[in-house]
Amino acid sequence: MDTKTAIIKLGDSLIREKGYNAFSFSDISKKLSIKNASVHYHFPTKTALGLAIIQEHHNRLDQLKTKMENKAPIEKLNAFLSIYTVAESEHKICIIGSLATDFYTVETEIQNKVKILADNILNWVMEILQDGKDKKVFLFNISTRTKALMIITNMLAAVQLTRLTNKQDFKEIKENIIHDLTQTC
Amino acid sequence: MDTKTAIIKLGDSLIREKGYNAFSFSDISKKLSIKNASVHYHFPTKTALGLAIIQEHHNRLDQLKTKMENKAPIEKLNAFLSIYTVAESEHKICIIGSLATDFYTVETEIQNKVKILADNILNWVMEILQDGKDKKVFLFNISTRTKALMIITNMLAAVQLTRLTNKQDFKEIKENIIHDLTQTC
DNA sequence: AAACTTACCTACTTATTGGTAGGTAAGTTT
DNA sequence: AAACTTACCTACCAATAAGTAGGTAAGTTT
Repeated sequence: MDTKTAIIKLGDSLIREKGYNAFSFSDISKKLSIKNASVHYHFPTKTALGLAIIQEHHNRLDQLKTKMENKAPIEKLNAFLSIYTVAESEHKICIIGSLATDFYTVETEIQNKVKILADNILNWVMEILQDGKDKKVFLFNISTRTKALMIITNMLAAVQLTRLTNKQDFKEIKENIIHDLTQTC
Repeated sequence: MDTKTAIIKLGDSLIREKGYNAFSFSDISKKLSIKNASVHYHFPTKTALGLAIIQEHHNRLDQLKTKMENKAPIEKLNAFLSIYTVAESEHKICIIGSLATDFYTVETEIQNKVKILADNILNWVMEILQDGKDKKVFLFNISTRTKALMIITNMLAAVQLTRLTNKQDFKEIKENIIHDLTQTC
């Protein structure tokens, strides 16, 4: 892995573990055994690094969407929920949740890019839910947008909350989301 | 309002607006037109201030619980949900969500105290839900703890997410929580 | 009246932050 | 061979962070 990629990966870890304002160029340079100025060579400003990290999430989302393209709605949903399962197992939170908390402290460029990412995620979940509803595998009688938001908020906050409560809670929440969607009322 | 109370109030605002690591003693002293050292007089360390802010939330929760003691479950639930409605209207997030994001950057004392606060909130919501279920005004067939967690995660993340999407979303989520609990299936 | 407390102050320290100027060694292109 | 690019480096800077030492003016207690 080249240095630039390593910086993005580490920066992403740090943002999702400690938050945008708690990580520094120094954290990165120390961990990668390079100098502070070398990080600045790849990313002139912290904002530039932040933007690259969000871009990486855009790319990963696109890859996952493509990979799951021809799968059943339930499998797509599981793929989406797995993002959070992995995060939770690494004691990390979702990039959206992390940057939403720090939203008013980051530059407008980052605000805009994270808004677009949130929108992309929401749209994907809405597509999955609508497809599942059309195919009679998902059951819900509220708007697709609100249902998608309910699921996203459950997951987004679950990874945050389970830092404070216990690990089992996350699993229960996740299982209930699937059960709630697939039950025959 | 005395200075000490003003510092706690302002500190709480800052944590919930910008996050724990993005607010400084300087933010507080400037806004209150006192000197940095005067903030340190009331709160020797940032941790001490953080603890006082969490304590304030413990107190407010106790007050609200007492105030709603003899009310109907639906009214109690509305009182709980209103905490987030107020937060959302002020562009602030929940203290639990804010400190969960910054969890691994704060001292153990703060971690422990915020854990207890989260537990108190969860217990109250569980009490409300169980009472409502017993009185046949709420309907749900999963464990009370999981149901409480689903509602809390919806609200906790809704105030974060609506910073990125639009205001209407919060209202829809909130209304659906009530509808979902009170519908006759 | 003397001693003490409260609620501030000035002036400082040490550490860290994001960021820059300018250099270098190795490889690539022309 | 000369020019340029890449990927680092040393050495610095100004700003800000949390925190401290010691002083003062006003009020309270003994």
